[in-house]
Amino acid sequence: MSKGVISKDEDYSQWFNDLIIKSDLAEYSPVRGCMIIKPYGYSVWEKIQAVLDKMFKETGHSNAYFPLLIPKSFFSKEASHVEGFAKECAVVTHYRLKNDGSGNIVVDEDAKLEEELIIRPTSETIIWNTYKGWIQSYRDLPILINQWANVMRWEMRTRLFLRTSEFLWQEGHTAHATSEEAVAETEQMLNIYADFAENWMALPVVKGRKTPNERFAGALDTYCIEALMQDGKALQAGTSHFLGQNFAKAFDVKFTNKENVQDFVWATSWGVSTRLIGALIMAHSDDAGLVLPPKLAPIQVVIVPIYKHDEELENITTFVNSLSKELRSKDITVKFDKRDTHRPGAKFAEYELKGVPLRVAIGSRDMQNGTVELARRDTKTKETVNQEGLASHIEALLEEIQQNIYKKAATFREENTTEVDTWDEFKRMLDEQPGFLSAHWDGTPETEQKIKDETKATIRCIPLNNKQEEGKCILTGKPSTQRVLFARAY
RNA sequence: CGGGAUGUAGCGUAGCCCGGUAUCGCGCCACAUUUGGGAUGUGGAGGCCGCAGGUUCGAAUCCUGCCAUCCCGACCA
Repeated sequence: MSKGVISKDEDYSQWFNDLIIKSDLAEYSPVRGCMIIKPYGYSVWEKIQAVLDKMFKETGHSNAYFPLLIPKSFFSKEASHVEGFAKECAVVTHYRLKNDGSGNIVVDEDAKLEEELIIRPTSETIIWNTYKGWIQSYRDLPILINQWANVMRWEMRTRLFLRTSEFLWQEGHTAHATSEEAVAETEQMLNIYADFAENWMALPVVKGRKTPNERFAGALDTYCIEALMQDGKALQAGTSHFLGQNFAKAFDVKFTNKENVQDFVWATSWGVSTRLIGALIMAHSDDAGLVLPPKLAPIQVVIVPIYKHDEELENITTFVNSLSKELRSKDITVKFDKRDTHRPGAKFAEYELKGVPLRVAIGSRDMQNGTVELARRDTKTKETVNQEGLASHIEALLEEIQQNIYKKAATFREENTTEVDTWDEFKRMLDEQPGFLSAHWDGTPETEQKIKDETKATIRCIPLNNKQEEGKCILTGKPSTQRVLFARAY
């Protein structure tokens, strides 16, 4: 176990917190519920951003930016939307401070805003208010826009990366001429998220749809990707919403179609957040620290020299410089840590904590033998290999590590996904072996709520392309046509 | 918003019951010896004891009030 990090079997949530702090991803800030994302953590976010941004652009989307502040009146226009977000909005009421004469800075009551401004919890309202001015004809459609931004939701209880008051995300907002086109967009973005989760984050996910209870406020249909964490709890990793004509109606966004008939515009919105970093940690890491998938690791390979004299270091450095150059030409991010203020053992521990996928150690012994020592973070195994052909070997190894991390997570999910058919078994599994429970449900919100009240388990999703089969609801025994996925969730 | 806990050096803590300006460890700085898994020795620096009042000759310690954070619930990406 790493120093200062509690074992994840002992206290999972403490382990998660310790890991984030010790690995230098983030720290607490003076503001309740808001975290400081440190350079190492931010570089993971930048990696995520870069990949997703490319995927969005390849599917025809452009980036834009809308204001942080939204007039309060905008929120009252879409009824279920305001109901969903009203309880967690920060509000700006004044625009000036003043000195009260005894050295205290106070709000200047004379500087009260005519209309209060809401710090965006999401941007549908200001964007649809804007789209109204952009859309007159079917020729103006579709509008395919994404924004990288921060949002604020005044949550009762926060958790580093998983639920902070302020968080970073991207939110896509698209406008379409037909329902079919909007649904296709919703599904396309869900597939992009799933592709990203599985092939970049090495995180297997279930694609599905939310029940009406769990839908986004203002959506007709919410699609999601659900992942399973190592403690058996589920995490919603991304959502894609089909908003129908709700926002177009609320903001009066009409267009003239090819038949010269006025119609409301069809909408989607979709987003993923810095929560993905939380998912990355919870899905793969261990008691020694983070385990980052090579494709998202800010440092993919770290090289640690082991030497007694400057002369040896020079010798090693010459070799490392040419190796680094070769690795960089293969787009592999490499760090050569030749600090002489830390001993090798301390560096080994540090990079394990930070989840660097591959470590290369080179000492005089290696230089004599023409070898290096390679240590994998995912398996914690070491091997001595020849310097000849090293760059290609590393390249292949990184790919293998990526696959292995995915496979491990996939196996875990498989072993912790269970079909249950009785209420007793359902409750027993939640307590004894938490994970995804695939069970029949009678399709009513009342039953869903009752199950939640009694077990804290929610319907994570109705998986896409779900097998249709006859069955009886786990709680009420009423007939059901398909199984849905239950779990306790973050 | 309910329940629980905690605020003492950068971090983790002792002291508090029984008042006398603060303990230990890690980290930090200097020098030396070290360097294939978290080095060792010697010397050194660092504190408005969460904030504001009160009691007292004297408060980290006793009293009152406040503030903040964390954890567990309900709410949520």
